[in-house]
Amino acid sequence: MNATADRILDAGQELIQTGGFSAMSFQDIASEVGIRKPSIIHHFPTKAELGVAIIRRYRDTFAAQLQQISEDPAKSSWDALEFYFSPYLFLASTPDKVCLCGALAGEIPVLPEVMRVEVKQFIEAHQRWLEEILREGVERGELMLIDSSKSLSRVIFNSLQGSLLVRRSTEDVSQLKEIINAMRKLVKSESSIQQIR
Amino acid sequence: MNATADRILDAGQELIQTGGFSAMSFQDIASEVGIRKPSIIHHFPTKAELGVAIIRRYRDTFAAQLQQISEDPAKSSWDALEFYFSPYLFLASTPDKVCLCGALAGEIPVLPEVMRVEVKQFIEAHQRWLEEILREGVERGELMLIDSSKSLSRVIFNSLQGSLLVRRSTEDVSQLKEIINAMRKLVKSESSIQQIR
DNA sequence: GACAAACTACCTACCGTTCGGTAGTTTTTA
DNA sequence: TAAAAACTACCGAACGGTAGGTAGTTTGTC
Repeated sequence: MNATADRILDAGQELIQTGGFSAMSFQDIASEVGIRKPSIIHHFPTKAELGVAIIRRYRDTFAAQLQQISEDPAKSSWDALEFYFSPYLFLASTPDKVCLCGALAGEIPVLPEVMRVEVKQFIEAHQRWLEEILREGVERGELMLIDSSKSLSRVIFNSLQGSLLVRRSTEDVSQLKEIINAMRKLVKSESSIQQIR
Repeated sequence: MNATADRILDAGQELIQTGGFSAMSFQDIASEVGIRKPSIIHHFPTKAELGVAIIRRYRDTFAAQLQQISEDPAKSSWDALEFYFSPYLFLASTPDKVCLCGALAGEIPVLPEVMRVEVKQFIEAHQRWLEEILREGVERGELMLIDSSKSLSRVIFNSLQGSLLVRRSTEDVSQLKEIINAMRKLVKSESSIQQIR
């Protein structure tokens, strides 16, 4: 729609993912986009409303991609899981950047109320979806879980968020990829289980 | 040593664990301790130095407790692991509060350089220690790992950090305890393995 | 009396936000 | 169809508030 508004959202999201919402300022965004501070307020009246807009755009984009995968009959539960990992694998190549939801979750107590609600809904949706992939995978006999789908979905989600957080503090750049490999081991496909037997 | 200095560190740590370093202010600490803002600066000249002092105290206390456990010949690797979990189990009863290292890791890019160094060293030490518990447990034949000690230590550490982060956004208050239970399943003691066989 | 600890008062820098205003485009209306 | 009205995008200047930090002074204690 509006090019400027989108560029503001882009710059804002980038800043949240690298430094957090508190550290993100209108001035930073203005410098990045190439406009003046009050012009941002013209598009997004308050910082809280800008934050909400960033979350909603992210969530809607993600939800649309999920929908596309789940509606494709050619895709297995394993494919869906790999798709779930893909954003994190992408983040693996951009050091010092975390998932948007993880960055915001870390600031929940100091976030404006409207944003808190938005973050909670997003994270809950994120967890529910992963649980559903696992549950359906077991039901179809495509996945072999080491634990219950609910428990394992929590472990995987938390591990991914945690590793994005922690890797910024370690020199070990491949840690995120290793974690994803470890997560794959916790969710074995039937074929690889048969190989082990 | 000094009562006031310790109370400043206490209040500061509490504020970092709930809202992060950026959101922690001298004014907040002063109000909490019951003194004026410049009095804090009398004890800790800059915010960065205060941050470093908080991290160092936390790390030293933790390291001392670790030492105590590892030197006790009566304690098994399983006991050591349970001790490793204990701070997280304690945090489970204090909602909206995360581990100090997790809170700071989330702000790495906007932290003063002196603090970044401190945080990195702390987290690396934390990971190394967990890996050592697991490695030694396998060596002694006390633990049965589902993956390599290095890989599994990363999964566990990241899961713990991640779940502290994420739980603030979910109504599910027992999630942290469930995660720790799931982690226990990934590290089975020999006796429980034999029960399964 | 010496020294640390706490104070009052103040500084600069930056925050989100508001205000008043300027172009240029679109819509309404006679 | 042409003038009037409204709207969009942006701007400079300034607001109240708060941040971290400084200078100088008083208070309490050995």
